[in-house]
Amino acid sequence: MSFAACIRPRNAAATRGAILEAASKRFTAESYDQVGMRDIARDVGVDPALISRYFGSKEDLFRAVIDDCGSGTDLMEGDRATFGARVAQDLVYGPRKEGKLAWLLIMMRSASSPKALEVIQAASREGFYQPFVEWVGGEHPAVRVRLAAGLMMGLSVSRDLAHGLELTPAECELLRERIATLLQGLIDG
Amino acid sequence: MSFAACIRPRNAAATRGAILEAASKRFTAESYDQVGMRDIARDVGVDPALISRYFGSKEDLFRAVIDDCGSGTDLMEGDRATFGARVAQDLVYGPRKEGKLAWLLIMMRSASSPKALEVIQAASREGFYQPFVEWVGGEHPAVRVRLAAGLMMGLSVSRDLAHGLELTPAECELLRERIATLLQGLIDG
DNA sequence: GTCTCTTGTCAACAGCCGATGACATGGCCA
DNA sequence: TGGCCATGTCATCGGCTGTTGACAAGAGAC
Repeated sequence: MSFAACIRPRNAAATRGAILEAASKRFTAESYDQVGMRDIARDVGVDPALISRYFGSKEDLFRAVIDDCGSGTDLMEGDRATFGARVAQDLVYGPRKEGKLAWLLIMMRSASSPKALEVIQAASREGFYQPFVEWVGGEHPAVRVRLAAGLMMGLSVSRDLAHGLELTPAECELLRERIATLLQGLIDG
Repeated sequence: MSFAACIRPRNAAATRGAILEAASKRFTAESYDQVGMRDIARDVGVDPALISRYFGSKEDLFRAVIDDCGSGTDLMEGDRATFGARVAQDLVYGPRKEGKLAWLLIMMRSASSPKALEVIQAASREGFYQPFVEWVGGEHPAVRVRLAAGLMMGLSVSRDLAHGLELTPAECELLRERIATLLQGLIDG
């Protein structure tokens, strides 16, 4: 987050990076509409006008964030046999705002904003669905990917909505296991 | 939608109802932030100020819509044995903006807006999760409900995001079947 | 030292939003 | 018919947003 207080050396590339990082965090935590240029600028400790200068419009900044912050293919790194377990762990216990699911979170959060949706549709198609479908393979991979993606995204919102109806530790563990089983089953066929 | 052109007789209850209906449609189609008082007013053919007069603030209007538009328990009406099949049908082929899933849609769409989230969390807790958990019953119903709710919501967004990567009719059918099986399995235990 | 280009700030604009209070108008009742 | 309250409209406010162009300040070249 690099506090606003600390004076930063004059370095275009570094500030640009800092802006990108701050924007990324904001966009994973809040929706496109909720995030304001002034918010991001305050996080970085910089004037809002500078963001416009570097990235153009807000929509361009959003696009840059999506292009930059890894990609949906992060999920497919690692042992294929433990895919379900890994993702389930993140979905139940993982930090909401970082990790492998961050990319998916950004997609979801801002899917309700028309301007962001265009960017998101293109990015999710090329950077997630298509490679995921290839990676999954087998019979009717498109269907299984839709199910898996739906499950992952839905459990994220569901977790937000169910705030106040927390599960017991034992139930969390059970939830983790069932998610793992479901996802792994979908991946395997 | 009752066109703006048609003059409406002066009837407080009717106009209030029309506003509620128009607001409901807007909120199922767009997020809390996206929907403007002026949009709703234009739909009804009425001055924006009237909405404020009748419902107070925008947040109050949103609350009224949620209270009014049926409830999440609509899903549980009908034969329990066909729950999965019914919901799957709606999720794959159903109209996005009405039907039993409308309530769930409103929840999701606006979950990203802080003001709306408070309303939603309370409503979803009392009007959906708790009755759903009771209705499901069996072992660890809370866990199974979380999974089912997550799946239903996720498949909705997933459908939006995957725009441009449409499934073939055969794949749609397969998707419907698998959703039905998954959901029914979660309900039954 | 001074000149100059880059990096960053400041003030302001136009546009939208939700909300408010004063005003017009239609319909009911006497 | 006349009066009056409920119903609906209008103009406007304050606040927020993204974006722009003019200006200040630091850093390196000569």
